[in-house]
Amino acid sequence: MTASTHDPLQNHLLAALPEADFDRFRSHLKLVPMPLGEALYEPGTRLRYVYFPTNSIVSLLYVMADGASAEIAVVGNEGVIGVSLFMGGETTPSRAVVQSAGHAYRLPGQVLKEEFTRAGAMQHLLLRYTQALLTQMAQTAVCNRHHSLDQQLCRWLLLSLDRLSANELVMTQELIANMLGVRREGVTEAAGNLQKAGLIQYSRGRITVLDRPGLEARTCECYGVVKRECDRLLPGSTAP
Amino acid sequence: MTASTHDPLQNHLLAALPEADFDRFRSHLKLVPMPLGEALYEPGTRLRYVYFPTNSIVSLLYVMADGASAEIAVVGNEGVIGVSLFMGGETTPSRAVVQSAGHAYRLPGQVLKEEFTRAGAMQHLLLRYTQALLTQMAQTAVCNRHHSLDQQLCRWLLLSLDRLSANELVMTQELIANMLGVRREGVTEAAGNLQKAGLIQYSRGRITVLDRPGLEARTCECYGVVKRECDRLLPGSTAP
DNA sequence: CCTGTCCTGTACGCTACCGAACATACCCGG
DNA sequence: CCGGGTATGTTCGGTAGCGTACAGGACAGG
Repeated sequence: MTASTHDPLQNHLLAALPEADFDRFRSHLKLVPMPLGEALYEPGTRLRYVYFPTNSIVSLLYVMADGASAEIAVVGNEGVIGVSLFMGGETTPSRAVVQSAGHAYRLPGQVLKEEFTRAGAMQHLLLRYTQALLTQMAQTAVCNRHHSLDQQLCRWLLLSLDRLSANELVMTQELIANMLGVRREGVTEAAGNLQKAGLIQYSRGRITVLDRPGLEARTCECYGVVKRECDRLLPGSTAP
Repeated sequence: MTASTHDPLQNHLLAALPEADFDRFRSHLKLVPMPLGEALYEPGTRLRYVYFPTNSIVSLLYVMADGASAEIAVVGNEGVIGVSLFMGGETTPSRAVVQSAGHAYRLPGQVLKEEFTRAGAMQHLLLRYTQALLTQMAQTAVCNRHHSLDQQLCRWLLLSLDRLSANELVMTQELIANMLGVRREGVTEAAGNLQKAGLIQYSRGRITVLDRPGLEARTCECYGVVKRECDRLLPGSTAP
């Protein structure tokens, strides 16, 4: 846990790049802190940078007119925030919010686009990552439709933990409720169930996972689908 | 309505291509019928062709282990089926099923990939379309979470109608229920509500829209978000 | 030590949707 | 005209999650 040393290669996408490709833009990479709750972009705004998280997690979520919200996907060190930049749309209707504080390396959008248009390893990686993102969104839709809050909470915890390589999350129930698009009380109850079952331990914004296999057994198939697609499509699996 | 004449340019993506680009592969395009219920691909299978619908509609849906299903996105003449081919993953965990019979032009995957790697207009269009697909999936997730069945049915009808440029759908309630991932009885009730309100007329697998503005007023914001993104990202708006 | 604030737990009535069973209505072919 | 299949409508009890309200516990600052 010597977490104070930072390296762009902690991001799996960057780590998977051949050195020659990476060297072309490494000087443009800048380490930035990712404080909890910071919005990396708002709906409809043009992106200036893309972000490669190392030890932070970012939620893509949609906020409705009445203020209610729902998470669409979660991005950690396996991916990048700002897909719409190289996809050509420049903006999206969603928000990107830091869900777990940490750091990321950011790159000016223009530099990324130039690298993308070389049609080399970077393009290849980014497109594969985008497909993994597609799968994650699709599975979120399915899960929202069919599965119980208990199961969804398990899925959400597992996805987040995979992206932190840790067994602890700093995360209030209120925040989780916002992400999942449910009431805070619902999360209290679901988390209570998991705690009673001895799978997690909760204490004032600090969740510790006690029994990961137990969580995996309790979650719905959605987690597995997303996980397998990530492992298949992306280099450097998100978990050991 | 002289619908018996077919032309690849009825697909908006193909129509938006500069002639020079289109000519390179037009000889590989083949008109194929799209019968109701046909599966264009199954989860995990390698795609041999991509499909450019003209007057048909295809649903991307995920089928769970217990047989329950949920629609993830819908594709018509504004897009293409087989995104994972050029994104690099080759397969997806979802299914593609013809939801409204008609025709499509299919293209061998290899030909599409070659055209894609030229990094010309085709690549540009396909990537923008994929971003529109991302938005649609994201919004499906949001809608599944927050909105009533009535609203979701409105959204679904409008999205389908936009892709047919018609005011009539051949579609049983049972099928709609499968797409939306709800009970058939739920659709009966929701459709009954819309009929009582004078917005649609239902008769044995045939839905006629009587009051489109009324539907738009009744649906949730999700429809508008998807529609606007499609219009913004893609050439040849999906509706007049 | 006291107090205010933030986080978590509990309770209660309500609604939308589920699951299952059953009742009609329409269409087609014999 | 009759029968069978298919599509639609109705009913009823059950339940997950909502909205609202409130209570207790932890931590921080004075």
